[in-house]
Parts: sequence; C-alpha cells; structure tokens
Amino acid sequence: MAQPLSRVERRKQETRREILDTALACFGERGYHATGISDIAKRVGIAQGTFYLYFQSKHDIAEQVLDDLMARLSAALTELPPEAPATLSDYRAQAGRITDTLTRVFSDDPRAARFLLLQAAAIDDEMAERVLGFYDSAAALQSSYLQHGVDAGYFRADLDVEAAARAVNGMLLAAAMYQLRDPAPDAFERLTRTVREIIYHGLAGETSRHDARDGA
Amino acid sequence: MAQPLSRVERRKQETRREILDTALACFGERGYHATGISDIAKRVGIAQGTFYLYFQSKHDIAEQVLDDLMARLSAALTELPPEAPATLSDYRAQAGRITDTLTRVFSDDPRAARFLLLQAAAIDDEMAERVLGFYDSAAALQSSYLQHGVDAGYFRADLDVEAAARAVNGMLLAAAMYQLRDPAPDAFERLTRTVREIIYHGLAGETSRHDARDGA
Amino acid sequence: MAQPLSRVERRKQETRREILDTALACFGERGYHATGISDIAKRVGIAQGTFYLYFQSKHDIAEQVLDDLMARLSAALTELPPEAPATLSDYRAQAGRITDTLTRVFSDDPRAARFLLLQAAAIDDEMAERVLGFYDSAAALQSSYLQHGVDAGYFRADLDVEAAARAVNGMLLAAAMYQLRDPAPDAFERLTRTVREIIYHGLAGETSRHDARDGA
Amino acid sequence: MAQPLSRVERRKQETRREILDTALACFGERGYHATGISDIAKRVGIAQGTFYLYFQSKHDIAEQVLDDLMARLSAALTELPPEAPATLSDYRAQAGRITDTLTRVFSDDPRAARFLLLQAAAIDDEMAERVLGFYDSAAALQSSYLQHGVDAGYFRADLDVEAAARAVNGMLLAAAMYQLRDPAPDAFERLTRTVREIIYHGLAGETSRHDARDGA
DNA sequence: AATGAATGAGACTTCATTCAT
DNA sequence: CATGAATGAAGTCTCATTCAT
Repeated sequence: MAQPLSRVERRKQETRREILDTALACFGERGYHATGISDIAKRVGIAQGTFYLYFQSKHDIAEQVLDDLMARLSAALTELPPEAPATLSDYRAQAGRITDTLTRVFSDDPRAARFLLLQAAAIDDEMAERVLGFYDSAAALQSSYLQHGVDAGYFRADLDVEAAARAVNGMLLAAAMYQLRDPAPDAFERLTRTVREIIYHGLAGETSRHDARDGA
Repeated sequence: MAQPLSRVERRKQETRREILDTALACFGERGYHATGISDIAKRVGIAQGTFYLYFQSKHDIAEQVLDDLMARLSAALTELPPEAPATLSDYRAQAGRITDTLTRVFSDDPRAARFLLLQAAAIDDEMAERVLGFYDSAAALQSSYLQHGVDAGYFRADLDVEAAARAVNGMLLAAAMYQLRDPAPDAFERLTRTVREIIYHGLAGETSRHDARDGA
Repeated sequence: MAQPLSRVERRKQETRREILDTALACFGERGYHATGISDIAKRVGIAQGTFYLYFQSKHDIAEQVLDDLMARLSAALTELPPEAPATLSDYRAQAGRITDTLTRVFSDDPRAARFLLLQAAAIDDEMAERVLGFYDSAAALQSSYLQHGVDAGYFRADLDVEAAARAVNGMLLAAAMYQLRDPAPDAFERLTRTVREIIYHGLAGETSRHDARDGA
Repeated sequence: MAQPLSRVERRKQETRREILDTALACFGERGYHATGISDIAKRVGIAQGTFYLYFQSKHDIAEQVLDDLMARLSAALTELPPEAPATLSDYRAQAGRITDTLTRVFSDDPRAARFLLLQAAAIDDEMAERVLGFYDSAAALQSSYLQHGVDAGYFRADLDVEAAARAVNGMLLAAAMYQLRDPAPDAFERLTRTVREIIYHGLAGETSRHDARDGA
C-alpha cells in the first residue's frame, strides 16, 4: 500500500532532483545569468528539451532552487530540540548548535551560499522579494527565541526583541559571507565564537553576566 | 596646477558623471542584467554609440559605478573627526554619526543600496570579489576603531577585534538591508539604536557598563 | 467476404476515426500549426506515442483529414437523385437540395469549414494543390450539371459551361465563407436564395440574351 | 521646406519596403510558417537583428504585409472614375475595369494572391478575422455599386443588394483562385467574361423576373 | 498495442558592440 | 565628438518524432 512510486516515477524524481542540484551548482558557480539551460542539461547529461519536462522555464527552476534552499535552511533552523532553552547556558548551547547547522549547510555546499547570498536577489524583483522575505522570517524566528529569553529572564527585560533579532541575524549573515571568501574553519570558528559572545554580553541582563566566558 | 579643463573637457566630465549616475539608477531599479545600454542612453538623452565614447563596455561602467559608490561610502566612513574617540561615550557618539552618515547615503539614493547589496555581486565573479573585498576593508576600518577602543580601555581587553569588527558590520549590513524593504525611518531608528546597545554591552568591559542605557 | 474485422480490429478503426475527428476539430478551432500532436492525443485520451501507431506524421493526418472531408463533401454533392433535372424547375429544386446539403455539412461542423476554407491550403504546397484540385473537381461536377442544363435547353446554348461552373461555385464559396463569421441562419438563407436567383437569371433564358456579347 | 526625408531616412524607408516585399514573397511562396525571419533577412541581405529594427515581430510583419496588400487592393477597387455608372453599359465597362485592375494586381505578383487567398487566414485567429473583414468591406463596396444600379434602374428593384454583392464577389474570388493554378490569360479571360455575363443577366432586367420567387 | 519520457533541431528574439556618416 | 543603424552571436523555449518499457 502507498507505493505509488513505480520504478519510473522514482527515476523521474531522481532526475528532477539531479537537475535541481545541478542548477544550484551552476547558479552558484557561474551565476544565474551566465548559466544557460544548455549548461545545466549538459552537466546532468540530458537533452535541453528534457529540462523543460521537469521545469517550466529558467525562472521557474531558479524559484524552485531558491525555495528548496530556503526550506532546507528553515528546517535546519527549526528542527532543533523543541524544548526552549531555560537558562542562558542552555541558550548558548542552542545558539552553538544553530550556528553549527548553518555552517554545515553552507560548507557542505558553498555554491548554495553563493547562490543565496550573492545571486538570488539579483535575478528578479520578485526573487529579491523572496530573499528579503526569507530574512524577515528568519528574523521572526530569531525574535521568538529572544522573546523566550526575555520571558525566561536571561535577556534584558527592556530588549527590543525584533530589532535585536535582526541584529543577531546580521552577525550570522556576516559570518556566512565571510566564509564565502575564506573557507578556513579556524577563522570562521573565531568569528562565530565572537558573535556568540557579543550576543551573550549584548543581550543578557545584569544579573546573569558572571558566567560569561564562552568555551565553544 | 593649470586649468587644462577647457569648457569642452568640463562638459565631458559632466556627461560622464550623468551617465554614471543614470547607470546606478537603472542598475538599482531594474537590475544590472535587465538594464540595457539603450535604457541608460535613452534616459541620459544620448545616442547608444555615444555611451561607448565614455565607457568601454557594460561591464566597465558597472565596475566604475561600483567603485564610485564604494569610494563614496569609504569617504563617508573615513571622513569623520580624525581624533579617535577617547571614551566609550565618545565612541557612542561617533558610532551614531557613522550610522547617520551611512543612513543618509543609502536613504538619499535607495537605488545605490539596492545595487550594492543585491545586484553588484551577481554581475560577475570579479565584481563579487570587489564587493566582498569592500566588506573586508570595511571590516579592517571597523577593526581599527575597535582596536583603539581596546587600547583606550573602554572595550574588553580580550576582544577578538577582527571578528568583532565583522560582527558589528554584519549588524549594520542587516540594518541597511532592512531599510530596503521598509524605508520607514522609525523602524530603522529602532534597529540602529538596538545595534548600538548591543555593541555597547557586547563589546565593552566590565567597568564601564553602568551608564549603559542609550537615549538616542 | 469473411469477417476479418475481429473485435480488436474494429476497435482500432474506431480509435482511428476518433483521432481523425479530433484532429479536424483541433485544426479547425486552433489552426493546423497551433495544434500540437499532444493536443490531439490529450483530447482523444491517448498517449502521444499512440498517435503514431495510427498515423505516420502530423502531415499525414492533415492529409487524411482533408481527404476525408473532401470525400464527405463529394459524397454530399454526388449522392443526389441520379436522374438529372429535366427542366429549369427541377434544376432549381436540385440546386436547393445541394445547397441544403452543403449547408448541413458545414453548419453541423463549423470547424470543418474553417479547416477547409482557411487552414488546409496554408499547410503545404502539396496541400494547397489538393484544395485547389478539389475546387477543380467541384467545378467539373458543376460543369456536368450545367452542361446537362444546356443540353436540356434550359440554360443558354452559348453558355461557357466551364467558366460558369467556376462562377457558380465561387458564389457557393462566398456563402460558405460568409457563414464562418455570421452563422445566423437567416442571413445565410438570404444569401443562398439570392445566389439561386442569380444562377437562374444569369444562366437561363432566351429573352434577355440579345445584348450579351461583352466588349471589355 | 518639407524635406524631412534626409538621405538616411529615405534609405530606411527603402529598406523597410524591401523587407515588406520580400516578406510577402516568402510568405506567398513558402507560406507563413515555413518562412523564417532568417529567410527574409538572407534574401534582403541584412542581418537577422536588423529585421527587428523595422518590425517588432514575425507576427507584426505579417499584419503589415496583409494591411499593405489589402490597402493596395482597396485602392485599386476604389480609385475608379468617381462618376458612378449611369447605365448598364457603363456598369459593364466599369466592372471590366475593376476586374482588369484586380487581375493586374494579382498577376503582377502571384505571391500576393497566394498569400491573401491561401495563407493569411491561417496565420492566426486575428489574421483570419482581418481577411474575412476585408471580404466584408469588399462586399460593402460592391453593395454600394449594386445599390446605385438599383437606384439607377438598371438592376432589379427587388434585388437583395447585400446578398448579391457577396455573390458577385464570390465569383471574383473564384476567378482569382482559378488564376492561382492556371495563370494562362486566356482561361482567365473566359472566366471573367462569363462572370460579367452572369452579373449582367443575373442582376438586370425586368422581363424575366416574374417567376423569380424561390421556395427553398 | 500502448505508453510517455526523451530527444534535438530549429524557431524567434535580444542586446552589447561597431562603424559609416 | 556624436549619432543610430547595423550586426550576429547567443539564449530560451517548442514540438514532431522516437524508443525503451
């Protein structure tokens, strides 16, 4: 039961994903506009016409590549232990995990980072809107974490949660961009550690600041 | 020292600048790839061929537009009172001025922001390199400010200055991007104030934290 | 003489006809070039590949659609009471029946008319040749009717039968084309009645023939 | 004064017309769909891109070719001695002149005839509408001639002028189509003479009209 | 016999750049 | 110096046809 995926259907899904991945690779490496459908097709090993059996247009695949990537990132950001951190220490641990996850997604496929950070917003007004919208939703997610911290008492009560969320994400964005040019793990590690320290000192209340030094 | 700029020569410079500004406008509004040389020429009021008397190619003008923009931003960031801030209070004031300057440059011409933040890096690998290089040099500049703060004693002695510089700039970047979609001054003001607070609390030493609350 | 048409064979013939009819419908509605094999297949409810089990190519089915249509029209024109009209009155009655038949064929399926009158000749040189050839054979048929009228004495003895046949058919053609845009039966009825009158007065009669020779 | 046609402007007009004529030739010979922009460009001796300096699209030039052709035909039909024929003889003479004119237009460029009669209506629904609309306006023009004949008394008073106009034009259409395959002037001459006779006898005359009413 | 995914040639169109005037 | 018509390479997309299943 529930095996509607015949062999051929599965093969189609595989091809679809292969095209999607290849497109992300091409877009990330050469850029959206410098990439031709023929480049993608050649690299996948299909005819140009075959491409259009899986995607309606070049713009369509760009949308899907972006959606797919944003979905993966959202999943990475969301699929954390559901229990919210109760103490600042817990928060620090969780923040570390989030950073690690993002790092992994982006270092696993640097082309994904290049595409999201450098290319996607330049494709189109609509696409730019999507990217900025993604930043917004990431800010909303970050907001909820910070708000929880305020409620739990380990962040300052007078924190402008929304604004702080954007600021925090900006630091993560800077880290991601930094990694684009200098993929050395060391430098990146130093940067993320500092970011966590800034968050810690910058957001925390007066009372909980004595155990500040960060090990990871 | 002489005045070799004959009237003709001056006129040429004016035209050149007019084309440059128009190109920035077009690139910011429609995007680099969606902008044709004919769009720029039409808007300036010159013939298409005339464009090539002033710039070698489309890529060439993109480079010059970017260089010009980055130069203006560098100038805005650098041309501050040369005497470095001696106290945290001074630093806060200076940080406010920098933010104000950046804000002014970008809100004066939102298309410049769109071009730098969304478009420029997608033109080309070389152009992406330039943009990332600009971020690097901005980080270096920020570094020098922060290092001065460490030396002056109002920032933590163990601060990883380089990493912190990138983090701080990341927050400014986030602010600039936020402004792209929601140009309401209020929201932006809230965001920059929070950024300054985070810097203040996040970077400062233990001793100077009692006068933290920020009014502006 | 046997019944070699097994159930399977009969089914094939049905499918073939279904495809043929659907193709005529599509060609008439959207035009030959705007119709894709996939349109026909989808409408019939078969796979695209299946189409090629019944017809060799798109051109092939167009030929067969046209042949089929012309055959139906020929049949309609020919399968009249075999006894030729003996008097002008009889002729008038027969002409009425022919007109009725043509009308019925075309109003039953306006797409057939659109295909024959507007589309078919544009497919191909060869197809144009077929259409014009059909007009020729229709003229030949009309010729034979008119010749009979001359022989029977109710058409002018000096009638250029071949030329008149083409002229008469031209009027019918005009009527058919008129019906394409304005399918109102009234207008069509008025037109065919007038055509019959013109034939009647234009071809018949002793009385008005004395000044017939034409100078220009 | 009033010499806004600089040398270059005149050259552009020439090129435009050259493309237009070549397009008519190609469309008439090979058909609209079989003709590529590259065919037209090659034959004119320009680059493909140049074509698009003069016409917006393939569809655009088809429209203009058709409009141009219909305008030429309208001019040919309309630019006759303005004094309407007063007698049936005059009418016969005028009808002869009209036929001659049409003949000339079409035999001068048989491809024009092929395009108008066989191709144009198959390009598009909109184009078909134009062609049928042209037939309508030709019918309206013919109507006015016939109406004049009725008013002047040399056509039957009870003539359904509109319907007769379409019938007459149908005969001309048949003549034009006949000429497509058999361009021999003799055969065409015979046909047009017969058409004029049918018009003459079919529309004129008091004497033979008493048994005209048609039941079906 | 039927399927429908795959093919690939070819169509239209755009646009950065050149060059004769 | 300015013009803008001309160029032609390159890109996206369609669709009749084939073939492995």
